[in-house]
Amino acid sequence: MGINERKEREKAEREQRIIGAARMLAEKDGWTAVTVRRLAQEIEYSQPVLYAHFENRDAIVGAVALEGFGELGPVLRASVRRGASPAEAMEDVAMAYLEFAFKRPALYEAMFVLPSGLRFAKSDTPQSLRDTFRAMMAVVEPFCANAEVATEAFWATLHGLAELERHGRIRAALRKERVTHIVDMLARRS
Amino acid sequence: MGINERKEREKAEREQRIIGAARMLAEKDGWTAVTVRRLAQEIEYSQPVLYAHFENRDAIVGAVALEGFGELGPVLRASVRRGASPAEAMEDVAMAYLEFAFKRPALYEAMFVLPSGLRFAKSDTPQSLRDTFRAMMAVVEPFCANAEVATEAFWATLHGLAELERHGRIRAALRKERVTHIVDMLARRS
DNA sequence: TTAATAAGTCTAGCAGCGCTAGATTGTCAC
DNA sequence: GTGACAATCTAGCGCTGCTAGACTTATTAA
Repeated sequence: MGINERKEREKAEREQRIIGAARMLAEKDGWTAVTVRRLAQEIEYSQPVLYAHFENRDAIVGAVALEGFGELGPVLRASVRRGASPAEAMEDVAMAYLEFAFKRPALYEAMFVLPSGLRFAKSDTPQSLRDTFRAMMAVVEPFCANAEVATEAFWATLHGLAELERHGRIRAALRKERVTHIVDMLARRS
Repeated sequence: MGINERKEREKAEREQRIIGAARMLAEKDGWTAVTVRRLAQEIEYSQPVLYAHFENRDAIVGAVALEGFGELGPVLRASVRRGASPAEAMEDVAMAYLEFAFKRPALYEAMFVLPSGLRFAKSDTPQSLRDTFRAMMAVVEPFCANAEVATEAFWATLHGLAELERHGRIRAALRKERVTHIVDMLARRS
């Protein structure tokens, strides 16, 4: 009975269209512009249909966030130049992380700032987020005994840099200098 | 003519009551619970009165944020133990910053996360925020050549730790360990 | 003292939001 | 064809930020 399969396929496609529309609208006009009404209009269905796919608006944000996690890990891994020293690798990852945050601010916001209904540091943490964490850990490990704690701290630093710069609290022009400073601090042998 | 002065005094008092109500409501039920209607009810005036004090809701958030900046600087300065070494001083400030963020999450959110209409790193940066920045710079300076960049990075790290922990992205139980790790990194002589 | 003006405040309402109950339409097995 | 079920829509609730225009009170001028 291929009919049900077709229906499921169509449903999955529609769900993807919702997520795509949310992401597009968010990047274009910010997350406040992403309303259920507008998404419904975008996919050419009535409003209640969206609630057959997602429990509420937050769940839509969460779905976009999940997409983001799927992209960030590979971006970080690919950012390390061939033959880079451990310190250079760390700098590459740091800069790639920040570039990701600023090239896709709405995506980044969904992943790390907005309520998205996603759970972390628990057993149900998405695999893609684990991968992202591991990508960061890989460049921290060579310099730190307790790699998990050090990675959490490294990640926090990057997130803080992204957020403070995004809100205009620190000067965007000095991004590279700050990263260099941080890598200098972390990567020098004690 | 003391009448106008009395009126100005009353207006200032009412403004303070609005800010106080906003802060109280935010700490109790989160910022989404802080609606103009509820604030109006709280100060026992009708809704439009609030718009004689603040341009819009964001401006109210901004006023609360400004209060927060007035408190954070002194908190950081007071946190350094007597006779603390430079490294210990840095750790004191870091822990005090995080405790501030977690004891007054709504206040912290107003200061650093929510749109508040405040401008930073510009000529019109509030004096209290400058003071806060200087309090952080004071403990970073002993270890870094370029104190401004280093302080921005230090601040970003603290902010990132606060935010990731607040959102459950990193384990709250390891807060102290992360801070110790960071101070170890920054405070060792190169 | 009274009339005109100004300041202060309120009522009522707009357009938009997230979300949902209940009606309606379309699709299928029999 | 018909009844059952799923898919979808219309219409609406209670909330939001914000504001126009009415009204009431205070201040000034004649």
